Amino acid sequence: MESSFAIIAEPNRRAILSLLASSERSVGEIERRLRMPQTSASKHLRILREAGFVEARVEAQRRVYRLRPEPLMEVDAWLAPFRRFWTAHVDALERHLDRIEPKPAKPRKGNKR
Amino acid sequence: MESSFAIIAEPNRRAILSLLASSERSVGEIERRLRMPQTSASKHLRILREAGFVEARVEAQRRVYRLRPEPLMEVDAWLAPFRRFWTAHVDALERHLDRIEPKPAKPRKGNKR
DNA sequence: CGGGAATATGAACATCGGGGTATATACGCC
DNA sequence: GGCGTATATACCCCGATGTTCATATTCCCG
Repeated sequence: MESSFAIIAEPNRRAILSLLASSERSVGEIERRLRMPQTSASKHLRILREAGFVEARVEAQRRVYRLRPEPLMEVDAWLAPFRRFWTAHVDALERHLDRIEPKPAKPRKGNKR
Repeated sequence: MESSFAIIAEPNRRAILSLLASSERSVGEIERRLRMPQTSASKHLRILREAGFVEARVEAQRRVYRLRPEPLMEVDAWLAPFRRFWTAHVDALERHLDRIEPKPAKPRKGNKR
């Protein structure tokens, strides 16, 4: 409930966010597009709203939800230190592979033995 | 424990990852630096390992853990569509502030209009 | 004015994951 | 071989959270 990370741990909530990334939507639209029961959509939206991921505009009986960037920016910021790490990794791996066998090979993953 | 998002929802696990971002560590080091019970550290490391966030090198009785980039890259990739969203927001905010209090212009890349 | 759509909330229930304790396994050293 | 250190695992408990069902609220419209 606290951290932004916990919020986006829930798959349905990520789906809602991704949907809202393209454009704002009413609750009904969200239910239909994501094939999610109304009550479930409402609850997830509540959680997203209270965590600052979305905000609602009232439009007659509908609530139109739209994205708010701050919490995801926070996640992005946490990721920053790691980015440096993995770009270095990819570079090193590429150099390594080039040295071993100069062919356009694709990287293998965890190969333990 | 399916998704990478669920894995990093846990604060202790994020702490471990952040610690490993600076350099690899043995379990004992992790326990001490994070003031976390040994059994807890081991469990979280197991989860991180099985989810591909870390890998362990055996060194006598110690296991030295180091970061693996892939799962965090996946999170980063999920964030990508949203980034466009909030940079637009920041730009709007900047324009707004510029209007209120015009500051000496700073070099921007894409000069619009 | 009354009915029905759109959305929110509450209660009951099941599940899951983390913390703690106890214990097992592996290794190095004397 | 026996001990101490380092790490992993099994088990239990408990609280948090998601799902569903039932109901409340708000608003449009005929």
